[in-house]
Amino acid sequence: MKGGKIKSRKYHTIQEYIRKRIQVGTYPVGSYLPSENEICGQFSTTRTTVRKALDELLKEGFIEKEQGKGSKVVERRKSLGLLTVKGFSGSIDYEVRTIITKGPKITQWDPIIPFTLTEEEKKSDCVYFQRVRHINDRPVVLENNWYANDALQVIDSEEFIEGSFFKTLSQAYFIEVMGAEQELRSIPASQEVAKNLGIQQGIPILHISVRFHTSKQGLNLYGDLYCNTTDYPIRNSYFL
Amino acid sequence: MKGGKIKSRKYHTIQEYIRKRIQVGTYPVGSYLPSENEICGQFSTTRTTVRKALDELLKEGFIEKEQGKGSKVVERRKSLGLLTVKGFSGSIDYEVRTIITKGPKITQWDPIIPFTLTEEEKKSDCVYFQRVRHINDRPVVLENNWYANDALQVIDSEEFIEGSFFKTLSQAYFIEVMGAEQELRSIPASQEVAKNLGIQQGIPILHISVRFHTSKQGLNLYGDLYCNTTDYPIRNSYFL
DNA sequence: CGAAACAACTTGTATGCACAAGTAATAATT
DNA sequence: AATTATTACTTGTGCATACAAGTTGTTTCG
Repeated sequence: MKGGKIKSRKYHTIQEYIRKRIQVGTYPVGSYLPSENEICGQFSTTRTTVRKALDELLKEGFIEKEQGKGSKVVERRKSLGLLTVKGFSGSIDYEVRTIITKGPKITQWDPIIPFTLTEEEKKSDCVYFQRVRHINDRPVVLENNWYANDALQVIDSEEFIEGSFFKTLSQAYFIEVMGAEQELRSIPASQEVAKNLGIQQGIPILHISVRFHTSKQGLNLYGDLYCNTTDYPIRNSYFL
Repeated sequence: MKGGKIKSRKYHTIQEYIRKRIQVGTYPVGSYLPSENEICGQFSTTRTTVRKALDELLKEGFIEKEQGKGSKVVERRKSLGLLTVKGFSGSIDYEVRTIITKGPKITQWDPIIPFTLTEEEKKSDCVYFQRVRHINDRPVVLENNWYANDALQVIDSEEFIEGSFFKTLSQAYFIEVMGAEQELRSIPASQEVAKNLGIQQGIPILHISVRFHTSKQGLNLYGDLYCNTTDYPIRNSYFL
């Protein structure tokens, strides 16, 4: 073994230990982590090191800190600058239902992807699936997804936790999204898009091409989304 | 004086000191800050405190750290998840020219803003200006901007540094963008938008409503953008 | 001359300690 | 009973120190 020398950074092992326990639900969202001093005891270290580990988890959006109280586990999606659909009037309840229309299967890379694939990805087969997201039982987003089969096995659609691919990656494979690049375009709905979203051909559609970078070496997730923003605009927010 | 008790946090004063020197160009983009030990000497403190200050600047996107070399000043825009126009083929050079079409002036708040104004903003007058961004001498983005006059004076268009409003805020007023909320829609071009962007009415246009939060208390910047993404898609990326 | 070793810097990780400041439940006082 | 003070926790800030690890230029050696 030559490559892959792992520096033993104490704060990093603590960080990974806590991260996994958050992912599997040992520390559920809303709960508080053990106090810094308790963690010190468990790992025979000092608060400086523990605080460094917690700082990293803070930066990654897993926890929030409250002086005098503790470190609280938070819903991570909110801390990412991800695009999300927004309810019609902003306050009414609405239910998002995701239907997998083309099951995960091995295909060729689609040339519609506007990002340059890595050499490893080009050489690999590609896993593809398509989903339609419904809000209040009306189709709103048509989403195509690809990833290199060399980097991750085919995950069966029945395996999806709560129908969510990202949730499955996190909880079952410990893979997290660490960043993304996106390209946004406004285009007229093609025949296929119009059919899937139940709208007229030519209606303005928000086209999003996205590449997600993950915590797993070599694994990028590619997305090609078509959003009908007539009733449900796309939201995005970020904060330092 | 009652309100506004400022806790004396040593790392915070160091952080602000360095931030200002970056903003005014004493530490230009690409240069290296003084070493941690030098800063320790200047402020009669320890590396722990200096590193905390640098950590904050790192989180805010002002610097990058390179082990063995130093802390480098970087172009901050890149670290923010801001939307930017992308060149046609991705690699060709293109020049963005911004023309102010309606000079900064005091008006009423425009009801098109889809965010809830604060009470202070509602009570205040509103500064408005409109710009058109050209790429390779063709109009691509029509942009309306508003902010509360109570929070910031009217800045004359001649005062804009390199034609950029945000650059002016940073370098002349030390105000930085700390976050944003955005709403994206795909809409057909209205008559006014079509006229300003030199396109046919009805062509799909990317409509972006944005609220920027700033480092200045009470100051939000509101934007209403219409982008012709036919030749120049909008880019956005974020990383943890 | 070229390569290896070294020295002098930089940032990264870690220990150990002390006290400030915020929170929450309990005890003491009014 | 209601208010106040205390106490025991939590995280936040800061000092002093040590060594690891990465970078760069210089010196030494073959």
